[in-house]
Amino acid sequence: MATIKDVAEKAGVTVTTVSRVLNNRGYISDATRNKVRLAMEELQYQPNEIARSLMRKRSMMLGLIVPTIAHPFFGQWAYSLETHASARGYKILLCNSRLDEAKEKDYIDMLKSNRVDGIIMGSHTIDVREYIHLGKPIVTFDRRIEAIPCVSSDNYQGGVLAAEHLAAKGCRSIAHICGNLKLDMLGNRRTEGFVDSLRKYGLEPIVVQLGADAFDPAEHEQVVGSLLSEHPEVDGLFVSSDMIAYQVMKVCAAKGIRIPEQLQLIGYDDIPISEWITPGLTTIKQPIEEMSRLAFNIIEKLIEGEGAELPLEHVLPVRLIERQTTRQPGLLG
Amino acid sequence: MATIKDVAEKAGVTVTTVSRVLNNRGYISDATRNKVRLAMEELQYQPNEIARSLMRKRSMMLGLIVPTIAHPFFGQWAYSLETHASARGYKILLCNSRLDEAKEKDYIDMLKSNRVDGIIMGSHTIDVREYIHLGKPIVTFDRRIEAIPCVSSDNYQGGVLAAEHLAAKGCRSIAHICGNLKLDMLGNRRTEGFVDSLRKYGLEPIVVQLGADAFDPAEHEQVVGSLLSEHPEVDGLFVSSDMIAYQVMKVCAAKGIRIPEQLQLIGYDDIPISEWITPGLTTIKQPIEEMSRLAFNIIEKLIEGEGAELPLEHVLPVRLIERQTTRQPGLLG
DNA sequence: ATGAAAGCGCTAACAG
DNA sequence: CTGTTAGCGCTTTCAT
Repeated sequence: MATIKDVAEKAGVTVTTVSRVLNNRGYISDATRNKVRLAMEELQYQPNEIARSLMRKRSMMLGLIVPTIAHPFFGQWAYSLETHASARGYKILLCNSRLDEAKEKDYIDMLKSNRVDGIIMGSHTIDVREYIHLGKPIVTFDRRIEAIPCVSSDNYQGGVLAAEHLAAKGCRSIAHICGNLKLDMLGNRRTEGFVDSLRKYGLEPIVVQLGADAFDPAEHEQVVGSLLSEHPEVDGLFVSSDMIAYQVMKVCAAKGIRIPEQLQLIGYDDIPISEWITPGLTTIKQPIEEMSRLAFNIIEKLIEGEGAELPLEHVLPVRLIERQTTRQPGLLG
Repeated sequence: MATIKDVAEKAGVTVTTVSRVLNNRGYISDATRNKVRLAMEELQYQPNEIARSLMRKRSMMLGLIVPTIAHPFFGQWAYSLETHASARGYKILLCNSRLDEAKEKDYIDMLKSNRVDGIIMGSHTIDVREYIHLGKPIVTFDRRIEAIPCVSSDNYQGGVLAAEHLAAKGCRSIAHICGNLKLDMLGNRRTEGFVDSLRKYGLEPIVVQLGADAFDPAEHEQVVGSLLSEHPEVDGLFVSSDMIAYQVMKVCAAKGIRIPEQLQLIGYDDIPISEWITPGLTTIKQPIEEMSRLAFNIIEKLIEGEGAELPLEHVLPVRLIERQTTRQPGLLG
C-alpha cells in the first residue's frame, strides 16, 4: 500500500505537506493541495490509521465485551452501540466472554494492549471486579463495579411489574427462574423486586437459579422441566429472559400445559420475536436503544475527559408489555 | 502506560533486550531475563500492540461486515467466527452495513485504513462488487464476487427441499417470500431451487420480494399481510428466513389462519427459538458452526499466503428440519 | 549475551 | 506557504 512518503515524492513535496492536506491543518496553496490530492488519487492512498493511532495516542477503537453476541438481546444492543459509535468515528472490537472469568481477563488485557480508547462491558464475572484498575474509560451495562459508570434498566422495577401483573391476574402459586445470582449482576434485582413485591401480596415464590453456564439451552430446558414436574401447582411464572420463556413454552407444549390458561408466563427483554409469535409473550421491555446510546455517550465523554460530573448510575425505565401469555382482562377469573 | 523504554530503564538494560525477552528471541542470560520480567511486573507493562502492528505490518485484526448483528442468524455466525478467531489470536472489528452501499464502502475503506489482515464479508450490495480491489485477503459469505473465495450453504438445495416438502404435504397453491433478488446474493438460489422444483410438480408459486431495506419488520408485515389477503387460496408458504416466518405467524394469528391446517409454513436458518416455540417451525437448517469455521480457516490461509490452492466455492449441505408448521404424517389429507 | 541505530508511517513543533 | 527534525513504541540488523 502507498505511504505518505510515496505520495510526497509523486507530488514533489515533503511528507509534512501531505500530512497537512490530509488533516487540513496550516496554510497550503491551492496549487500544491491539488498536486497532493492528485497523487493520492493515483496511488489510491489510504492513510495508515495504525501509524496515526501510535502518534496521537488515540485509536478511535472501543472494546465491547458481551457474554455472547448470539443472544438476541446483546445482538440488538451491540448493533445500536456500533451504530452510535461509527457515527462518531469509533470502531468496535468485539469480545464474547462466555461469562468465563479467564476469558474476560484475557479480553481486557487484549483491549489494553491494543490501546482501545474505552471499554464497554456488558459482561463481568465475580473475579474481574478487582482486576479492572486500568486507567482507562469504562462503562458497564447492568453491572455495578466501584467507581465505574453503569447504565442499566430498572431491574428491580421490572421484577415488581412482573409480580404485580401475575398477582393481578390471579396467580396463587408463583415461580421464578433467573440467572445465577452469584454473578452479582444488576439483573439479580429483578428477582429481588419480584420476591419483595409478591410478599406484599402474601405470596412466596419458588425461585430457581440457572447454572453458571448461562447460555446452555439444554441445561435451561432441564431446569424448566424439573420445576414444572415437581411443582405442577404453579400457575404463574416469571423468567429473566425471553429466551428462557421460549424454552418454558417448549416444555409446556410437551407436558400439555396450556399457556395462559394453566400457566401464565412473563419474560424479560422484549426481543422482536416476542411480538410475533402466538401466543404473544408478555414481557418486560428494556429500552435497548436508549441504553446503548447512553452507554456510548458516557464512554465518549469519559474519553474526552468530561467524565467528572457524570453520575455513576444511569437507570432507565422498563415497562411491561402485556400480550397473550398472561390472561386477557375478559378472561379474568 | 509503561513503555518498553520504562521497563528497560528500570531493569538497567536497553530496549533491545526487553524486546528480546518479550519475543523470546536470541540469547539472554537468565539473570537479565528475570530482571526484565520483574521490571515488567512492577510497571504492569503491557506491550503496545499498535506499535507492534506498525512494525510487523500485521495487525492480527479481521474486519467482519454483516448486514446487522441484531439478526439472530448473523449473531450466531459472528459468535462462532469470533470464537475461532480469538483462539488463533485474531481480533474482530465489527461492522453493520445495513445493506447500505455507501456504508459498506465506508466500512471497507475504514478496514483498509486500519490495516486489518483480512475481511470477512457477510454483506455486500450491488455496487460494492467492483469496489473490492484491495490486495487484501477476503472471504465472503453467501456472495460470489469474482475471484474471491466464498463459503455458503447449499441455497439451491434448500429451496428444493422446501418445495418437495410442501408438495409432499399436499399443498397446491404455494407462495414464497424472499429478500430483494436484485441484491445478487447466493440466497437468491433458494428461490430458484424452490421454483424449479415446484415446476416439476406442475406447480407455479407466487413469488414476493421484500424491499431493499431487508430488515424492516413493518415492511415485512405489510408484505405478508397483502400476500395473504390477495391470495387467500395459498396453502403453502416458504419464506427465506425464520424471522420472516414469525411475522407470517403473527399475521396469520390476526387473520385467523391456522398453521399448519390452513397454511403450511417453512422458514430458513433454524435459529434456536424455532425449536422452542409452538408450533415448532419447520425450517431449513444452515450449518452455522461449520460455515464460520470454514470462513475463518480460509481467511487465515489467505493471510498466511497459502490461498493459491483453495477452491473458490465452498458449499455446505443444508437439511430440512421437520416440525409442526407443516403437517404431520398422520394428518396427511 | 547485550547494545546502538535505523526505521515502520505518521504528526508536530520550529524554522524560514 | 513549505521544509527540517524529532519522536510515538516497538523490532531488527549489525556490531561488540
